[in-house]
Parts: sequence; structure tokens; C-alpha cells
Amino acid sequence: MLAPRMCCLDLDTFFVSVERLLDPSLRGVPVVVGGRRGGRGVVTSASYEVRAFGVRSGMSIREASERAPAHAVFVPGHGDAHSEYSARTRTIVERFSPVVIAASIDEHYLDFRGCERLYRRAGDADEDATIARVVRDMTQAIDRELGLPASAGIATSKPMAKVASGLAKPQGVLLVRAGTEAETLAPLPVRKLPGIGPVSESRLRALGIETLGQLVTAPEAALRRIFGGYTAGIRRAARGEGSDDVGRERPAFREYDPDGAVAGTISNEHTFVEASAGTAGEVLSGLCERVGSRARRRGVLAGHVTLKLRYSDFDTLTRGRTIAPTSVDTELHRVALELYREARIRDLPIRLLGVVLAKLRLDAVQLPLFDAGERRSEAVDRVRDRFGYHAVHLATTLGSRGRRRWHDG
DNA sequence: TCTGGGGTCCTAGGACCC
DNA sequence: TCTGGGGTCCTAGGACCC
Repeated sequence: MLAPRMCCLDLDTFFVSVERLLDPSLRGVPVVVGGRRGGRGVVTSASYEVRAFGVRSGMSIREASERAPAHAVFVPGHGDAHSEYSARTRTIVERFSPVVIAASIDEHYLDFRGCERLYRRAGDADEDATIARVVRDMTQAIDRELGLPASAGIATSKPMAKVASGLAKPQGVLLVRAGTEAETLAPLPVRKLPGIGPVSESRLRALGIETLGQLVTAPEAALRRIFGGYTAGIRRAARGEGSDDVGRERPAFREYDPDGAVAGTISNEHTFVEASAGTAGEVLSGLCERVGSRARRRGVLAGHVTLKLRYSDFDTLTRGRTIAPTSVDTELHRVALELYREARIRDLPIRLLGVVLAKLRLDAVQLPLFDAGERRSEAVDRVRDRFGYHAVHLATTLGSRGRRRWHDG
């Protein structure tokens, strides 16, 4: 029999917690992270105080502004601090288990298999109790040393551990004993299961399926129409079964292939404040500089460029092309511009433009001969290292009147 | 629920080859 | 000019996650 040794550690309202460390006056008051009140964007994190008013992460800032009480504080958020606290959390977590992967900025998976004897103490009722106690020690260490509240779920599989960490919030630890997974999951709404989003949820509801218990016994053909090839995996997860391996690290940029292929993509996109085709050229140029700069910094070349275009009615389409691997801004821009012309098939205002680099590969050993474009891009990167990103731009990014409208500033 | 920005993974269909 | 069938690669789109 499998024992519950897979742990999902999740930081509670992570972005809010970090903002409160940076500004203690935010403690105890309703906080919304994501943007200024009444502005654009979506909620990245909402404190428990403001959730009481119906504010949820993912909601538009505008709607959150209407729901939140007058004394609620809206903050855009400090991205660098969030990354730093995520890294510090990891160093603490690694003291407790040698097998750790970061699933996202605020979520880690740990494997405690084989650790029972190491941690055993006289007072522990059994091995499950030992692991639960150690995980509680870990969440307390994170709170004590960093000031970040955390919750954790422990179970026999990864999806079950993830669901358990959600049930444990706030600041709790929940261990799901082997054999009790299905009964723990059965009463929960289908949306609680990782892998079921808003689309699948509404399709399931149309079939009268609202809970995971109902999903487990639903007819195969009905589920297949919703989940296709995932059906078996979803049904297993709904019973509490699934991988007992922590899996791969994300971001996957450290994974290399013998031919130099690198996993992952690099993308940047921009939503226009007021849809207008007039600045599309400038935005496109700026996006290409951004992704090109990120690719060079990672030492990779892109073998594929995709242009993403969203019209004002939210209709979204993409056009992509495989190219000779490059990280030169002007090359990327030339391809992106061609793809833009292919995608611009409707006479409607543009809401969003994006550029995605894929088919990444390691850049060959620095070549002795650069072509003019490469030399220029590297010179630009050096200037930016000294004076900041916005010190230098392609002429097309700045536009004829020197505007920098694409930058959120 | 009228929707930001960064990602991952999967699938259907077409092109192309033998 | 029309005809198999399988394999593989590529592209566009969609669902999902944080």
C-alpha cells in the first residue's frame, strides 16, 4: 500500500503577504495586488479581508474596485521582491526534503519517501504522524524566518496533495491517509481538481455533474467528449490517484537536448489601452526587442516566431513561422511584421499584440565574426546593462514622435 | 466572469514522403 | 489523371495554470 509522502507546499495569498512585509501598514487591512484602484489589469492576489467582499484573484481590477470597501488598499506589486521571497522559501524547504521542485512562484512539491525513520520521534503515533509533524515544522519555519504564512497537503499522489493543500488553507497542514482519498474528494466541486478549468466546469454542469464524486461514476463517452485524451487521467485524479513523482522543474530552461534544443518559450505581449492601429508598428518593434533581449541573455536562439493578435471583439489568432535560428532584434522584427500582415485579416481595432519565440536552441560558441545585426544587438545589451532597459530602443519602437506608449511606466 | 501577462501541454488537420 | 495507407512534421487553436 502506498503511503502519503507527496507534499504540496503553497504560500497563502503570497503576493499580499510579500507586500505586507515591504509595507507593514498593509497588515490587517483589505489588500488587492494587481493594479491601482479603478485601473486596468486583473487581481493577482486578494487578502482574506477583501475576499469577504467577493474579490477573487483573476477578477478585473475594475470589478474588484467596485466590490472592495473604501478602506481597501490596491497595490501594483513588487515583482522582484516576490521572486526573492520565493527563492528564500526554497532554501528553507530544502532543509526538510532533498527532493524539491518549484511548480510556480508560490508552490513547491516535496517527496518525503524514505524520510520516516530519519524524522521519527517517540511521541509520534505512526509514520504518517511523523511526516505531518515535520511538514508542520516546515510551515512554521517559513512563517518564523520569512514572515510568510503557508499551507501544505500530504497525500499519496500529486493531484491529491495539491487539493489537500487548498483544503488546509489558511495556515494549515492536511494529511490524507491512504485509502481515504476518494471519500475526501467526492463532495468537492469539480473545479477544485487541477486540470478542470471554467470551460470543462460548465460543460460538466450541462451534464448534471457538479462534484468529483459524480465525475468518478460518469459515463465514459460523456467525459471523453469533454476531456478527450485526458479522460482516464482526470477520472483517476478525481479518485485521488495520480503521479507519486514530483515531476520536472518549471521553468524548463535548464533542460538541454543533445542537439542543443532548449525546452520552453519566450514571449511578451501588450494589451492596448485604447485599441488603435496607429501604434501597432511601434508595439511590435518593442516586443521584438524584449523577447530578443531575453533570448540573448539566456544564450539561446529562436527557431520559430509566432505573432499573436487579438481583435477588439476578443477573437484571437496566431500566425507562426519556422526560421533560421536567430536572436537578432531586427530579424525577429522582420518576421513578426510579415506574420502581422498575414494575421491582420479583419478590419477591426486591435486589442493585443504578442510575440512568442519557440524552438529554442543553445547559441553556438561565440562566433569570431558577427554580422552587423548581431554586433548591434549585443552593443544594445551592454548599454542596457549599464543604463537600464529603456536607455536604447530601435527607432521604430520610439515612433516618429518619440512616444513610448507601449511601456506601462 | 467582459477578461493581464507569462507560461505548458494537447489535438486536429494539412503537407509531404514513400 | 486517379488511386492506397502509414508515418512524420508543421501549424493554428484551445484549455489550463499561477
